[in-house]
Amino acid sequence: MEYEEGKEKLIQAWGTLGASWGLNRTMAQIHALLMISPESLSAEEIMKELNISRGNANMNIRALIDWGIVYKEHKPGERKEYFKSEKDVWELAKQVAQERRKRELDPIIKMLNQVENIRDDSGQVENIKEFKKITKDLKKFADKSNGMLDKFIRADEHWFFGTLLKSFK
Amino acid sequence: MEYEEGKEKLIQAWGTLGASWGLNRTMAQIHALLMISPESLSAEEIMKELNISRGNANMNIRALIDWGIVYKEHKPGERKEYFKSEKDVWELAKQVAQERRKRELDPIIKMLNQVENIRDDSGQVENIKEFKKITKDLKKFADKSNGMLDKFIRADEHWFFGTLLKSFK
DNA sequence: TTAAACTTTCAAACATTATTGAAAGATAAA
DNA sequence: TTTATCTTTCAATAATGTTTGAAAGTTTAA
Repeated sequence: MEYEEGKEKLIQAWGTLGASWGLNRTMAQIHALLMISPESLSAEEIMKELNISRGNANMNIRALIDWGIVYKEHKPGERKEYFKSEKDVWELAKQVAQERRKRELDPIIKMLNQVENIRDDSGQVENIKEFKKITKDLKKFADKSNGMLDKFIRADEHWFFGTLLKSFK
Repeated sequence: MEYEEGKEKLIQAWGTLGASWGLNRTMAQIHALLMISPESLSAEEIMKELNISRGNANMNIRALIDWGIVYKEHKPGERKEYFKSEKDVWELAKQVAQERRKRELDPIIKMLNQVENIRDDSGQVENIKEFKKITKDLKKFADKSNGMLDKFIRADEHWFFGTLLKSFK
């Protein structure tokens, strides 16, 4: 396989993956492009490489910076902004985990807390019983997951994959 | 808070969550409804409860069954099909992890394998070097994640949350 | 200042995905 | 069989999400 073909494949696949991870296709493609690029790239270069418009490039680069997986860079004597990606896959994973926790897990936990004290006087005894049981279970699970994610985000790769992984039997 | 309000909140939040987990909104809402329902429900009841069409209900119920988190049930003497959800949150999590692995991780690993042997003769020495480095790192990470997910899917809750969680410091 | 180089915004156009509902397909009882 | 009941399909439509591109905004150098 030639470089160009491989590059194309990676960018496409990463785009698809991104879509199921809360980023959108273009966002993930820009990220893939920056990941495999040895030098940081300007908005102009990204637009050209991926055939996307200026606005699209700008918005998605900002979103990536927001997620904390792409950084702005200023080259000395240059007016333009350049962008580079976090290249450490472990850091990347932690960053994504953190962001998803904020966007997904936190709201669910908040909702479960709100919902836990429903009044049980509307005569729907069985429904309410089941509702309480399920929300309690979900809350327990969500809290545990939250705790684990917290540790994961603080963990370092060596310990995680070295020590922890081996403890799975 | 009243039961109806809590129910509404849970269904909405679950729908939103589902959207970022590879199920679609309606699919996740049906699932939420079945989860809190002490009795299994018919397609008719689901349609009415969530204000969705027959076709929509049918397709999404099938998809949930496909994911392995909703089951068909036949009541004796009844012609209609009834549906009930997996209610064990741990089982649910494992089932979802398994599906997502199949749909997301597997394709990426496949792509990374395809891409790992690019020819390095097109004169783009630096690009190719970086490409190989990144894809190698990604592959390593993907393989490790795959292994962990495998174990997770086979693990039981007590061991996982009891033993393992404590090993995080 | 002014002008050039760059970045950001956002309404309109486009693309994708989800939903509807009516018709066709099953299935079981009469 | 036939009929009634229930399920599935799918083309049309609606809803949602993404992209464009031109105009407005910002920054820097002269």
